[in-house]
Amino acid sequence: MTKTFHNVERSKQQRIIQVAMKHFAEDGYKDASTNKMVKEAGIGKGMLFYYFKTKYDLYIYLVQYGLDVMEQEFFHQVDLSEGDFIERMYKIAKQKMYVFKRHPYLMTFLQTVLLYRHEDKPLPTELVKRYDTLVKEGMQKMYQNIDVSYFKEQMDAEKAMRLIEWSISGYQQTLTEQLKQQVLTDELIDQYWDDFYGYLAVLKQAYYKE
Amino acid sequence: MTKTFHNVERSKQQRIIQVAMKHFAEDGYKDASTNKMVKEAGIGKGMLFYYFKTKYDLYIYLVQYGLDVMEQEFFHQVDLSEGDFIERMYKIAKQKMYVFKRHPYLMTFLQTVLLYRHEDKPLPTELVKRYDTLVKEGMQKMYQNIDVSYFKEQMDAEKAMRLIEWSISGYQQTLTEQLKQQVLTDELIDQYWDDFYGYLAVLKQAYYKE
DNA sequence: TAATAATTGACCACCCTGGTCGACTGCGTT
DNA sequence: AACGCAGTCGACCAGGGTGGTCAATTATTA
Repeated sequence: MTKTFHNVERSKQQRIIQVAMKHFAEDGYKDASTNKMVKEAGIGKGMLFYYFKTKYDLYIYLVQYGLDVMEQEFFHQVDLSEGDFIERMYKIAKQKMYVFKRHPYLMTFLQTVLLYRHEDKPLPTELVKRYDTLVKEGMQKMYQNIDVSYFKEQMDAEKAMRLIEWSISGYQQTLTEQLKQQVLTDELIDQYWDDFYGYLAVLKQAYYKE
Repeated sequence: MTKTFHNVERSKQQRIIQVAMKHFAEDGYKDASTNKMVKEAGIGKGMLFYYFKTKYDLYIYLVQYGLDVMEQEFFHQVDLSEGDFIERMYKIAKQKMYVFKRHPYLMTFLQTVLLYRHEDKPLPTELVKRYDTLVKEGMQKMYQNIDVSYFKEQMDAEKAMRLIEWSISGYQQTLTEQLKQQVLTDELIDQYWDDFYGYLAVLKQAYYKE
């Protein structure tokens, strides 16, 4: 990215970032079209290559930016004092929703980055390393400081936590599928949080001591 | 599809079907390349359009074929006499694996069919209807004849079943991600079935009466 | 041997791509 | 007013990939 992009008004900056992320996330690096990006972002074709010299440079910038956001707005916010695993997952889900509202394509974009393959122009190793450590440390954090005494006696807590995690991500997946076809009012969202908490209650009933 | 395709030797037929499914599943209808298909299937370009007049006809045929297979080799095999929900899920997972071995791209292909969008050439309504009823009846079958008395007293069985389903599909997802980087020996597969059954034991411990 | 069916891949018109560049605008400085 | 210059645009380019065709060739059948 060139210095000029820094000086652009923030709203236009954000528009470009979000649109570019969306296209990379949906179509992958190769099939994402810069033409469609500029059209959707409402800027001239020339500007994209004025801000970023090449498509590749734009992509690198987005990965970097995405990691920054995830680090600051997601991973740093995990509440390590919450020993109740299910409650911690609840808080993390809320945090995820918060990030999602501000950057709807961030998560899926970062997931697709792993699929990037271009033997002649690989991602900078430094960036790959940063990505890996962020994920690894994030995972560690998820399970750090959990009070396993919540779980039933004789229960394999490791397996239990995995099963719970999968249940929650399954819920989120089916939820987002449903929500694609609806308009999101705050009311509706609260309604779904209640529904979600209902499922968490069943989880506690299942895995925790009575 | 034209009559000629019926008379082709079965192995070549299957090769073409599998390769075409693979490409449609991985790239979607529009971006799937007939050029790559014929190259990978080892046939001349002309043949594909001799068997199927157009790319669209090929696609329709594959959807039809895929639904046939799913109906006969998957949905018809569900053991409705198994009242234990978790055990039924176990059997279904085994059946799924069986189908996967014979048609590795069937499931993902059929999932992507839902994303097909081409306003000028929509899928035949009859086919869409068949797809929908198959899914709906399949879902119904999953939960049909389940003995809810297995579950803990006072537990919301509906929610519990969903949570269990999500856990299992989560397990399968992470498993297939791992398996992508390995060679599949029968030994290894048995090993994973044991591991899987370990998780099912925890599920029973969690949701069922003692 | 003649007729028919199966098979090939070079070829076509079309579309979209990432990237360039000359023209234009608006603002600050001299 | 004249100049310079950063910002902005979109027509344009060569290159590559697309679904589909078809004349030519080989294999099969009668």
